[in-house]
Amino acid sequence: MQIKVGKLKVFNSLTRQKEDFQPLTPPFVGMYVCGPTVYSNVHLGNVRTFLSFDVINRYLRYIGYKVRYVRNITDVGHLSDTGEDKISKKAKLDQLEPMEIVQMYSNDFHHVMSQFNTIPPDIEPSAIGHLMEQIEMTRKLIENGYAYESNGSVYFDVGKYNKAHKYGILSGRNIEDLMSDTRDLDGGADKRNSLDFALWKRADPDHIMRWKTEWSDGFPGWHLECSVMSTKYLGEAFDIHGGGMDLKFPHHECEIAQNVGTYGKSGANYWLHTNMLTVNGQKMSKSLGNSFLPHELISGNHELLDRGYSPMTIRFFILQSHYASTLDFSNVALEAARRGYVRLSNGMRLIEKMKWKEDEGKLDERQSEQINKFCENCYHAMNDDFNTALTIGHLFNMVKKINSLHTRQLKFGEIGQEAFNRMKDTFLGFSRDVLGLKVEADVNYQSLINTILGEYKDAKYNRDFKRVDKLRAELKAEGIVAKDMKDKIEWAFEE
RNA sequence: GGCACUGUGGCCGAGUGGCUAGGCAGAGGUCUGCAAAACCUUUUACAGCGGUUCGAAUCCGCUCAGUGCCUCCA
Repeated sequence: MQIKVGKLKVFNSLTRQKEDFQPLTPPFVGMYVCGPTVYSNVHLGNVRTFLSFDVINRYLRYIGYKVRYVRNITDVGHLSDTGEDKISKKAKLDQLEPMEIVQMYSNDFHHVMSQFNTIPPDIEPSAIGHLMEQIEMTRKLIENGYAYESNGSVYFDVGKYNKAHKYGILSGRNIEDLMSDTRDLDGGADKRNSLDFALWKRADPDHIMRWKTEWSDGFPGWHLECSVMSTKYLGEAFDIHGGGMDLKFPHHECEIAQNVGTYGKSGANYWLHTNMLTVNGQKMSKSLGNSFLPHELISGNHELLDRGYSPMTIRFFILQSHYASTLDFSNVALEAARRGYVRLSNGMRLIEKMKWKEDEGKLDERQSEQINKFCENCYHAMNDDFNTALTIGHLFNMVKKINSLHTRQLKFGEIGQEAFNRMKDTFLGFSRDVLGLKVEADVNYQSLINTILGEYKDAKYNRDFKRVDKLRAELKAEGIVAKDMKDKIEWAFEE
């Protein structure tokens, strides 16, 4: 019996429909995801997005695609509400070099993502590393008539662009409404229209990060970097562009406009957006002050949390919902996930070591068919716009079988060798390789060693030297030496 | 105001025209020196009202409740 792997469908934000996934040049897939602005620690909402795309990346590879996964680091150009560059602002505040800020929070970001067992992107370009390309694209946009210089800054002319193309296709916005709705916003004096956005900004005298161009000493606009870096590494047309829902407008909308304005192509064919994390029904965000930092959730060191949760528990919790749904954080939900994850990871631990062997069981077609169905369902679930929650449900069905085999309530013979091997491959493939879950050795070694040393001490006291020797040999095999002191037993790593 | 989205059993959370999601919690049972685990069985679900249909949690309309984006956010 052959498993049907089926066809992958993805929900495309651009068309608001589920579509068959057809890469431009199979087996290659180009995927660009908007990375973090490294002016502070990543919060859990960021983690959710990158975790979701990690699973998407993993699954595409699992079903045989050769993925080039590009995720940027924004280290310049992202403005805060005061119109200041976020990195510059933070650098001034902390009296550090902007690049120190960038390095510090990039390190934090990488550390956190590796704790959650995400695969690093294949290319992680930074905005500052692509200044020349950004300046070049700005020139091209001026050349093509979609941008204008004003007082040392360069703006994208949304009104003009909208006449030739359509601005707002991604977010479903009507530009006339937006235009008539204008009030004077920051920098409004330089812009022809409030919807116009900066490609290049003239820097104030006290602005630290600045570069020389024909327009002014300044810095690039935020939206530009993604257009530049995605097309540089994936081409003018590529497959997937991802990011958080809150980037849809204006960030991704502007990106499309820049790409069309420069190359006549909109960039990605499929736009995927992850939904927000909420706390008590409200969006988790830095500005609302209701966000946890990953290390706070892991340690439990936060007023809203009853206890800490391991990175894999958090990963599991996040994957139990679909990436396009909001997910609410609460102690009870986390606790339920913690227990559920223990169950799943016990299943992983068991089947990793389990081998099929002949026993008294007689082949039961219904059993093997059921198992085949579970395996097939994992593909169906992931093929349906990466439905990790449903996939996990199917994995739990397999956990039941694994546990039954383990306790001998189900015989190997009943399911047959073929179904067993398929279940083992599929279960581990999906839990470990696709969902990126792993068994966490959450064992306190110190207390384990103390327990053994207690046994050692008792055996010595009872003059059971055979047992003493055995325990000492076993510890030694693990690189630990027991040391008999006058008044106590100690241990050390073997030199 | 404009544009989207959501409302599922005690809780979380999939499903989107007929076929058991799953997890957590609860109840009963099997197993067991005790305990735990495991396995089996199980509990009032689809916000409300109307419509389409042989049949709707699933499609359509209205109402109610909530959320996001429209200004920086993953």
